[in-house]
Amino acid sequence: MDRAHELHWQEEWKTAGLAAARADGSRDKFYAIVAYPGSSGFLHLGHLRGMVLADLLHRYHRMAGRSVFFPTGTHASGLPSVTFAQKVRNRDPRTIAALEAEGVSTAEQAALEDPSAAARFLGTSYLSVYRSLGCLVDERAYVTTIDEDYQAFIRWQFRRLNTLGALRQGPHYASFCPVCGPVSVDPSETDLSRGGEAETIVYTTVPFALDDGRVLLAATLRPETLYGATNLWLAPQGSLAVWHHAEKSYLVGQTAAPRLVEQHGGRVGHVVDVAELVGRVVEVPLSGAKIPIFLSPLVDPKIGTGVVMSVPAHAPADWLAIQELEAEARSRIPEIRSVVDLPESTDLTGSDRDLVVGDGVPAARAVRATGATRLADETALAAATERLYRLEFVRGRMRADLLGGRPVAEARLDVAAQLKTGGSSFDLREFSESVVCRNGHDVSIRLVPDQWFLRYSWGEWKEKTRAMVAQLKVSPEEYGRELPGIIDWFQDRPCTRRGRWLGTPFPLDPSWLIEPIADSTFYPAYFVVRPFVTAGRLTPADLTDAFFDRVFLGEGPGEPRVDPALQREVQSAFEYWYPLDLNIGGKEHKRVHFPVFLYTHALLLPPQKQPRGLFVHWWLVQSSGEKISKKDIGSKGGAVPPLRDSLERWGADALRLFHAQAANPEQDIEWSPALIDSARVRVDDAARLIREALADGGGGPPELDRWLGSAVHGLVRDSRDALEALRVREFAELVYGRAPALIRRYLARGGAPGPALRSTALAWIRLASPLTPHVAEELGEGVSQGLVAASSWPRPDEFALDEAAIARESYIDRVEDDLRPIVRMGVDRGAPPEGVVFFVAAPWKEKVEAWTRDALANDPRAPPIPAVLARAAVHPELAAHRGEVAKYVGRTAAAIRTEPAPAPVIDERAALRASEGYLARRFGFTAVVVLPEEEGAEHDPAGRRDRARPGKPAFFLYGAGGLRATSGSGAKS
RNA sequence: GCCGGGGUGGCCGAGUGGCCAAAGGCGGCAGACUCAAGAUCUGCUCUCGCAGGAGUUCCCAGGUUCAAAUCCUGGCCCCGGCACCA
Repeated sequence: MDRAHELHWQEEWKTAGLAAARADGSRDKFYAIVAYPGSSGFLHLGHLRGMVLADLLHRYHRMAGRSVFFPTGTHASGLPSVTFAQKVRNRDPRTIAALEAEGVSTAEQAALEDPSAAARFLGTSYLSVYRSLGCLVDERAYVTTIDEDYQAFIRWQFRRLNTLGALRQGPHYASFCPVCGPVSVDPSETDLSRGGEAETIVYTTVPFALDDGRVLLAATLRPETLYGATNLWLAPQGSLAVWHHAEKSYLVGQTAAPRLVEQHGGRVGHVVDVAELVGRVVEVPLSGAKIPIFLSPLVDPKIGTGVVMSVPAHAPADWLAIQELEAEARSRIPEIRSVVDLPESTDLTGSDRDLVVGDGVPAARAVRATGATRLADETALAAATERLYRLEFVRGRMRADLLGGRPVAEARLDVAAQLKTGGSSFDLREFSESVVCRNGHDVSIRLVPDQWFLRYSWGEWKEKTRAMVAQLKVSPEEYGRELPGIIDWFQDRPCTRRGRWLGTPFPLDPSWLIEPIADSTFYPAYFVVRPFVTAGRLTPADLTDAFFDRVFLGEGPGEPRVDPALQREVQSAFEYWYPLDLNIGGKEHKRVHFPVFLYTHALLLPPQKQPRGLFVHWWLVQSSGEKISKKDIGSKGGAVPPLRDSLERWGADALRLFHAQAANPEQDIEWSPALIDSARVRVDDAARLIREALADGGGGPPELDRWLGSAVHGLVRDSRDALEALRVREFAELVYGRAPALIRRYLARGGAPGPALRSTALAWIRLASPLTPHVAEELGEGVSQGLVAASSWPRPDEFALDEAAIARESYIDRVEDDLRPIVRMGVDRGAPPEGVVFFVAAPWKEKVEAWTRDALANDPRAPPIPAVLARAAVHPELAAHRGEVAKYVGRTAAAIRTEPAPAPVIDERAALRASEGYLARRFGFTAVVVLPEEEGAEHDPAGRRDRARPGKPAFFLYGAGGLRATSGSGAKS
């Protein structure tokens, strides 16, 4: 189907008003959202996964007779659209190209240099993508987070949170751009151009006093090793700066001094040449030891304080640096002694053992184990350091005479605390790598003294959230198991920022803007209000705290200014749609968005209004496993094509089927055009088949028609069950896998177009509608009443379930399975069988098998033959056949033991006779003969009649291997 | 380290006690269609076997069971998260 047809149906749905939610109190409702996208650029194929899922579910619930509400919005807050606007202003080639591709004229582009305009523009483009995909989004509820009315809602939310005691103010270390203000450091690099993977490293500074009263501050990650310090290192040819803080002066590197000022205040003083310090002696805190100062190239003045405490027993780099020291200096180094013991233990892996056992101090062993011989062997040295640090942290204990031999992990905190008591030790935070903001400035860590926080660590709040999470339906279940842990560890989060961002001014202090995550925690509630604003019935001025108190809480101190009838209408809309049934989002939301969404609901709303479900889907990724980002979009090679091209190339339905069926939600889909190609083919093939199935005709044999109806009964039932349980992939497989297979089998078995096939096709069209709505309408046109999307979901009981028909068909299927390998063998040997004689098991075998089953159930280990014979003895018709019975049990017991259940009892002879023509065609036989095993002697030259079991006839293929059937009354030739 | 997930046939991946030698897809082979290619369709794709069978498989080593890819114990290895990124 081409785009024109798709557009036609989208227009039809719009005209029919299908997307417009109606709070119809006589029906159940379904309300789900997709975590709305941020306005950072144009959407690509990967963004559509959640949207496809959400639309599929809404369409299903609509057809199942529920009122549905499917709103969406755009998250415009924060830096993304500021960055986008800036790219437009800078004429960034990629951005301009994307705009051109979207048909935005140069004149129109100028307007997008304004971040708000850019955000609104991008949001509108998202809506048009949803429309092109056939998503029935209620656009009357569409909102961006920078709209005036949304901001009124956010102000209410924060005042309410404050009233409930959820806010606090306090000091905070924040990543900060000197020009742009606060930025977030994260791998998605929303705010950054470099350094998203950077971690914050917290150094402890250790004060080493010179005899003149000045103090050198060394930075270390392992303060507990100060007892093993033998000297200090400074960078050669460097200089230090004086940092004045609280009436004291410290000597630190030139880079560190301003950092310390940012994080702890004070001021930077004059510069000191290192030459002045080399060879002088400092006092080690806590231990009181006196150690010298030397130079070493291992010091990078940009890292830490540029003053390094040398612990050669435990730091491989220090160990090597000492080896490289000149003899005179080396002679001044005190004895190198280990301060951390690594107990030998049997559960050590081989590589760890190398570090524990052997001559010398641990650092010497680590250097040996990794092959590092010089400071310049950076890779080996890094490995040695990493391994030793880890091992000592996990298993190490302090030497018995130090800190009572406590574990390293505890001693470290202990020493750091002791140092701080002295007043001359500070934490120094810095990034593990260089971090640069979008606009090219260096990002650093700075202390914000009066940061506002949301108190997620508050016990009472946490408790409420935990209680709600316990009730929540979470998909996939693994995330449901993780979630309580995430809530447990969730700590206070800053919720305001200062900087050039888009966002709502913080109502308690408008010099702050509300941080973008914090303004997107309760928005499903606002979606219910927004249509009234869109319709002009409410103005932003109407959205007072009193108004929102009434809508969301049902009560409140103030008097709303809106007309009471309207106020009631909005309230009842909220009462109707809430709670939210499902929040759908990508896996990136597992640790931030979903938790804060849950937290906020838990605090603001009573238990009966809490969200009911979360649905997490994973990503569309590059074959490298990386999430697809905008830079991967292009028209060449393996790149993900722009959405517009994708829709053109594959059509909306193929894209929808692809997203539903390519993988389970908890798996990434690896990008490959071939997958969408095959989705396209599946849609087209199914459409062709359904068209055939709709043709007029007399139908097939009544028994076969009954089978088809029964099979469709199961199909409809399983489809419903799959969707109710959110198993979308299974549903897609039922519609595009099992259903066509059923129809093909029906036709192959001698079925023909007619009422049975037609009603199957009509059911299929309705089943396919939520998944691939365009092709469903196309096929339904003229044969289904009105729009398929507006019709009702098929019910299983529309199709009579005839268990016997199912049993007969699977019987024939099993017979085919038995026949196939042997016929093939004949064909392979150039002697294809000409015909087959079936021998249906004698009636007594059924009884005997049942007895065998009983006997095995009683005692699986006992031989069943005696028990069966005992029961056979009282049946006169079997008494004469004792030998045969015993032989039969002996042969079948092993098989019966492993069979889960007996095959349903059917009239095998009738079933086989009715399928003679089919089996002849299928295997190229000229004749098919069916006989009871008791009567077939003359047709059984190979003597295999007695192999027949109930549900599993014996057979003889003649014409193969030189055997021929004797001529007989039943054989047609 | 802690928390979560996982190791299945050439590849991707379903499968949580028994019709499992293991769905589906990709790749490969053969055939049909075609002037040809492509697309599509059909069959085959662990090993052996001139009759529906047998053998050996689901990371490794043990164990439970009449029966284990599935349960238990131990080991090796991999992935994600560990926070301020809707």
